[in-house]
Amino acid sequence: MEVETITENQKVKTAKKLKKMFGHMDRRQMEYCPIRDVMALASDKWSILIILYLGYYPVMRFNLIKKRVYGISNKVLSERLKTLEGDGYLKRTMYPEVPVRVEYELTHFGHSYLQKLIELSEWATQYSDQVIRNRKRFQKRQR
Amino acid sequence: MEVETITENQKVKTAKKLKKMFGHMDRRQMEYCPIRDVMALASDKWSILIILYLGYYPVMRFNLIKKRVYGISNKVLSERLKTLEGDGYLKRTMYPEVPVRVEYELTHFGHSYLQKLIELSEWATQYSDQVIRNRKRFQKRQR
DNA sequence: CGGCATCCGAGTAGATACTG
DNA sequence: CAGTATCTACTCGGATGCCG
Repeated sequence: MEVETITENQKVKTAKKLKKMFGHMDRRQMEYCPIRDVMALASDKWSILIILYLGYYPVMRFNLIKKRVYGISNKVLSERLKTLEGDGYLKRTMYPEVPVRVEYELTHFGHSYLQKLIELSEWATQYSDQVIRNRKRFQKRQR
Repeated sequence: MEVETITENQKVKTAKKLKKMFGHMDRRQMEYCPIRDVMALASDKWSILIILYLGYYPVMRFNLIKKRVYGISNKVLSERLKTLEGDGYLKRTMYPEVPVRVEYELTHFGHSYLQKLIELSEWATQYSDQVIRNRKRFQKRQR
């Protein structure tokens, strides 16, 4: 699979965007970088999977999420859910029944983020084979 | 700043894409997930910054990157550069002069990834204020 | 059921010193 | 200049047990 061609025109556009972003970053003198901050969350593999699954199954309960997001521990799941809720990506609804029922779903904001995440995931899915090949070849060369 | 409206149509498209992605994941039974793998790298804050800076300054040397990517240590920088090189995102060229000169630049593949990264960064920049507001509000409510 | 508190082990980051 | 080596410190994840 070949990487899609990137035109010089695109590179110029890219450079402009970067200039804009970095200009902003320089002005703040690195005290706070929104990209780092938001990406730090975005980047977390568990958070990503949680959001993706909530895009697939619109409403989910704690234990179902735990089942789907295979391998996550209670602790980490509840941490991530709390953070994601706090940052506005998802909504938590508790029904005071016995036993308690808690449902999670994406907010409007969360859906906006999901869009971006999917684009990135598609890229990742598309090129992951190539990355793995690159990696193996590199490892061989190292020896 | 308001979140752009997401139409129902978009949500349907999204669901389809997710179905496709998750179908693939289920088939592999979670033994290996390309999304996790590639995102794990993508997600790393240092790697992101390195790639973004290399999109801005096309060719950079070790110490210049270290200067730009503020706060990174020698160890971590060299680790990240090696991984990024190994996965095919960037090219390392060594000029055997005295003292040695080593230059890093994005590969074609790296540029392809940069595109996606920029889109995500733009999103992050655009909505980071809202995320921070959400977070603060949530923290207050917790107390 | 849906968590939280606690503990522990592993991995990772950072600082520093050193080298081809 | 471009890293490597080493050591320490700390965070993070996983497991377990408990509780409303």
